[in-house]
Amino acid sequence: MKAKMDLSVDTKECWNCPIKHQAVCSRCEPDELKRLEEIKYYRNYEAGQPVIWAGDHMEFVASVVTGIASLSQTMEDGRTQMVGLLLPSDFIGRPGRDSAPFDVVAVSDLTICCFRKNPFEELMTTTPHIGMRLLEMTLDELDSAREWMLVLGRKTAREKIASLLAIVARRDAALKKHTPKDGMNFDLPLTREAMADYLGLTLETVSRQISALKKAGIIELDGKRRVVVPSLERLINETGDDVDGGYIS
Amino acid sequence: MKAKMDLSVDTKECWNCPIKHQAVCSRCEPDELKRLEEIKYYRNYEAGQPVIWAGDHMEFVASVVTGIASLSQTMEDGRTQMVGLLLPSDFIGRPGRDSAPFDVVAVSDLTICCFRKNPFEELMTTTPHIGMRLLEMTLDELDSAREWMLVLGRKTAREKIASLLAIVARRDAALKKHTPKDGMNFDLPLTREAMADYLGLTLETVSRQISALKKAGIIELDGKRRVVVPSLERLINETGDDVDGGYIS
DNA sequence: GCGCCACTTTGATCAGGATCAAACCGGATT
DNA sequence: AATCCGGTTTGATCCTGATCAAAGTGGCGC
Repeated sequence: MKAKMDLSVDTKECWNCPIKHQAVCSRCEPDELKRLEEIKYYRNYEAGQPVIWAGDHMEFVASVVTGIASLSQTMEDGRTQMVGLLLPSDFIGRPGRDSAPFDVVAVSDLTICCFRKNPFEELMTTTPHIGMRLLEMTLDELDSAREWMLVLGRKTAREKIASLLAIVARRDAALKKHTPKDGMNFDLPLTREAMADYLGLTLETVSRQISALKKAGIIELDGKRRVVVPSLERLINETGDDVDGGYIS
Repeated sequence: MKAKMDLSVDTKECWNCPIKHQAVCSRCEPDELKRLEEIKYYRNYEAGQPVIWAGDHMEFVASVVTGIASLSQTMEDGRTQMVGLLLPSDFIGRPGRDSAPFDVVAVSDLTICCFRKNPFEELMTTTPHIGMRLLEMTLDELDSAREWMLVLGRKTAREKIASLLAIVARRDAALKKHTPKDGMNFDLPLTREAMADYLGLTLETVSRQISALKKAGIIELDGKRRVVVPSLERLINETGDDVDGGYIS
């Protein structure tokens, strides 16, 4: 059993919640928040634990508070495809449907803020702010799912790896509230197998391509999980994407 | 110039619109519909014509009324990936963002019902029914985008083709309001190249796999575009998916 | 009919990534 | 220190789907 910090004290109250500006609840007025607060509770999972299996009945919807979860699909013969990476503030579940369409698994240690499903759905009909924010988030998710389809359908193994690194780099920078820049470094919180499942590759290919990027000087590894990006532009070049796009100047 | 039916007469009024029970407007009360009717107008495109290019400013959002459109993404070197197939009642565009993230192209002759963007956005804040229906539709789209990620990431060429055929078969049956059954037949409204772009394959591989499925007796072709499915179960078996799932008994 | 053109099929060869297999590494347990 | 174990790297070989190339099909205008 690993020793680990108990985050619950810090996050039990909405007013100092780390995701209060991004989550479904971010548009709520104080009185709306109070009603949400009444139907919420926290859950913690250790890395590797399942949160929900596809087909399960769901009695809650939730926001990721800290940690990372994966959304994935498995075929009978064991082939699996990750279809989403849930980072802090991302939403789990969907109002209006009570069985989960995909498996949700804690990739790292994970804390989620759950809302009982029925009261949440009621609240959605009475307070428009929640629904609007959820719509906004869902549209964003849809866009990024579609962008990911290009990665899965058309990119080479090397481009796939570079794309994953670029995405994690960007989201990491966003979380720390600064723009991604040369020399930046971040934790890659996924095993080779998880990366393979996300990218539609085998873990051997992932390993080889990471070695290749390292040999080419595109990335440096500090231990097994920490990644340093000496030149962001060179990384982006490897993704096959337009170099110009994506920056807010 | 092809001779073709003028559908505009039949579809210009909401009360006999073919998609009135499925589109964004399907939850609207009569007075809400009236306000929508004031800001709407129709557009027609011939097969092959672009509707929007990625990055374009969009002055409208819209519903597909008749025909099919594709949503796709192209890399500089020409590799393209279709990221969505827009069928009647599907929604184009997104409120709250004014440049299009993907190319939209008419695959067949196409009629869309456009709403001017600003008034539509205003309407959304005042009439919850539109937003709620859009949220519902967007969540559905997100689920199917994620299901498609499994196809792109993990399925073999043959499974991909079978999956596409199964999806079109199901959506065709749904449109005609009966359940898919053995011996059913439908039009495959896509060229080999469009199928390739949807499936992340080359057109040659698509052609070969379709020939293979034909040779195996899984499908029969009537002309170039009409597909007959003698045994639905055998088709589903080829998709690699669970055989049980998806049926409403 | 004839030729044109877009689309499709089929063939031959190639290569990127999968598969099978073995060794390696580092941290935890005894 | 020795062992174990999950995760990772590296190697050898195979195979699926890509690529390059050519021929086939059918609709349409002339």
